[in-house]
Amino acid sequence: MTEVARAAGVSVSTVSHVVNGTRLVAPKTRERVQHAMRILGYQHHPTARSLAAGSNQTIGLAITAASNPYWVELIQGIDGEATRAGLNLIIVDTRDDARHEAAAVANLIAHHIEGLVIAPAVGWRDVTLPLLRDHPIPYVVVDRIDPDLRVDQVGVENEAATAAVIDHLIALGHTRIGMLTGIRGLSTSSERLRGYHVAHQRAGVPVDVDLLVDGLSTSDGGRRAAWELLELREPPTAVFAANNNMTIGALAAFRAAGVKVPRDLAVAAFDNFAWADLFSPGLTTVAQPSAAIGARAVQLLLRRMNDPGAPPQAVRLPAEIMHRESCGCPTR
Amino acid sequence: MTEVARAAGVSVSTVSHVVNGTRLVAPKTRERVQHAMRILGYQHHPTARSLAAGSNQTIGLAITAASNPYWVELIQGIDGEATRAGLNLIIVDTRDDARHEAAAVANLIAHHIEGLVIAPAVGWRDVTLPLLRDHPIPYVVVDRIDPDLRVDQVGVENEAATAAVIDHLIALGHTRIGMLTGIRGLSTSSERLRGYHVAHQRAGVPVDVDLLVDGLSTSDGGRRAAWELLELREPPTAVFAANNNMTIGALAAFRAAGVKVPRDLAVAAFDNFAWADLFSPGLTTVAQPSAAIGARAVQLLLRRMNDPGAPPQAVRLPAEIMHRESCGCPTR
DNA sequence: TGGCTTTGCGCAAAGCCTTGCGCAACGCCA
DNA sequence: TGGCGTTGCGCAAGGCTTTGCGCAAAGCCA
Repeated sequence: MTEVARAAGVSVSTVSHVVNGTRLVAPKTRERVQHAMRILGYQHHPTARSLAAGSNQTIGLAITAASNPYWVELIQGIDGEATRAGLNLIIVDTRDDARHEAAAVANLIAHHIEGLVIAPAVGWRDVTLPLLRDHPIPYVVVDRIDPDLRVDQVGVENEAATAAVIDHLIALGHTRIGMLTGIRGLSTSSERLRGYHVAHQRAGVPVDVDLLVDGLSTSDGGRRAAWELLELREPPTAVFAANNNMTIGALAAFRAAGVKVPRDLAVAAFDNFAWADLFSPGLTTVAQPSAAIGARAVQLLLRRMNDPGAPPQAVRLPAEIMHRESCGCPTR
Repeated sequence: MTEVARAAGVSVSTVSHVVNGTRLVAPKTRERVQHAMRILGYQHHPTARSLAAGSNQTIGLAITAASNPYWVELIQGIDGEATRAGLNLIIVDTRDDARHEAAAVANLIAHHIEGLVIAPAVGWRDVTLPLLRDHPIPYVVVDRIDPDLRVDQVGVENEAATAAVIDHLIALGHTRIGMLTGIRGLSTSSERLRGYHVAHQRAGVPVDVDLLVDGLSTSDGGRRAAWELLELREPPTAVFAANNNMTIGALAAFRAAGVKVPRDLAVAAFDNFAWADLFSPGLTTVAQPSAAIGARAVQLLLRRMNDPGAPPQAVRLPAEIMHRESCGCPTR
């Protein structure tokens, strides 16, 4: 930088201002500086800038690196929006475990990130949240949002979307609808469960709690839970799986049991995925606007970074129902 | 740090050495320093360290952020190994496009990364490779490896794995085996194609080039290519899809055409995925050791960073064939 | 005890940029 | 032409560590 300044006949500070556009520089001078930079092949040094500016233009993302299209799209949304805002993004894997999550977040904090987007793991309130309280760093919660918490958060309309799907199943004549609920402690799980109840209530259909089985949000849990449903004295005529993984497990169970979908059993599920179209029959799913959720999270984070005192905002984005054949409708 | 030094009655440099373990410090002194750090709540500042050390302990990864389990596992492998080595990882999305890739890599270079892992896009030799030549930064290529290039690279045994699957199909009596080849210009594509030829050759089965159709490595391309095969005057009795996406497209096409797998047509594919088990029938696939590939790549990178003059090494990891029903075998 | 190797630590430069403060030149108006 | 507001730029401090070099104390052997 010094060399550039010398070559352009200006001071280092002027070069800095040209590089960053941080204050008016006479066009002629600016041109001289830029020319000098080109000639000398000047390379900006972000690390030094970070140190000098006391800011590294970096935000962190704490998320589970699961092989799930939903997460990938979410990450893409966050990354895209961060890039647009001129922010770098560092991603850490929480392994969907609160203790790992806390360690990962501590790591991010040590790197002096200026903001954090977090998709919390079960139990985060006890380990990670305190960490965030100690270090006054702006953050926003995505996906597993928690209405009780007065923080910025972005998620999907779990309740409404689930209720809409259940409505549909009820409209098709089902009165015994099984549900594979997600792991307890996740707000997404309880909200989707609530949607189930809401739909039943407004249709005047009583809920048989035997039809609600915990699939632990995993593929294996889904498989087991599906078997439980099939072995009920009075099995359901339709099943709703509250996430991706459980859907996979459940479908495997149905297939193993020789249960034909949708002839013997109607099926619908939360979380859309590319393969949903390919199963026989095509799977009726709830598609989350993952990328939009991610983008919105970054926007909220920016707002908070600029205005730490702003009132917390909880955003819900609508989901889209991908209507295919597994619910028993003649055609999509 | 100055304060800590004062409190402990040592110099700043000693504090630094205690923090980093970069040279012997008498146990008594070390204890004093650590105590002072605790009392004062000293927080290390990685950015300042990067500046001072002229190194930021960061490596970059340029990869397409596609929603594909293979990539996710690869990233996990790289990230895990990097963490183990005490390196930070910055990921950029190439969007699988050479020009974006070049920009992304330039960005990484601007961030003064010390090493790069790259899963190159088609056409990278013309735009990204020159960039890498200009800036003498250690790098290793993963996945799309290029035997002509004298650089460190890690990939799977595409040829052998493909040949093994084709062997199997031939052993089952198929002599007209269609193949959905990947996009031209990708080494993975040509290697898998070569595997196809090798298997035919050693079995003495002639190859009908009409059976080789370009699926462009995409889902849509796979769909179209599959249709082409079905519409052949003399259609194949078995089909091998050279990647994940094309498999999805092809299966959709077969289903739309009313072709039953494996009754009417045997199917096998490169790239394993969680859902492979759930299709009716289960899909016979080639599973890549993605995580291992990623880990190995980081190891090669470390070696090169430590010893820039070392001879380039090309590593091939074996694939595993996941034998399911779609190939027409009675049972797995 | 004298000379030599370890061991332990401090000094100060270096790394690269940002930014508050202040000064000078310039233009405009009365 | 004097006074005042802009515009344009430089000075120098500041941010936090790392590390080469050199010095002193301690340990060891003859």
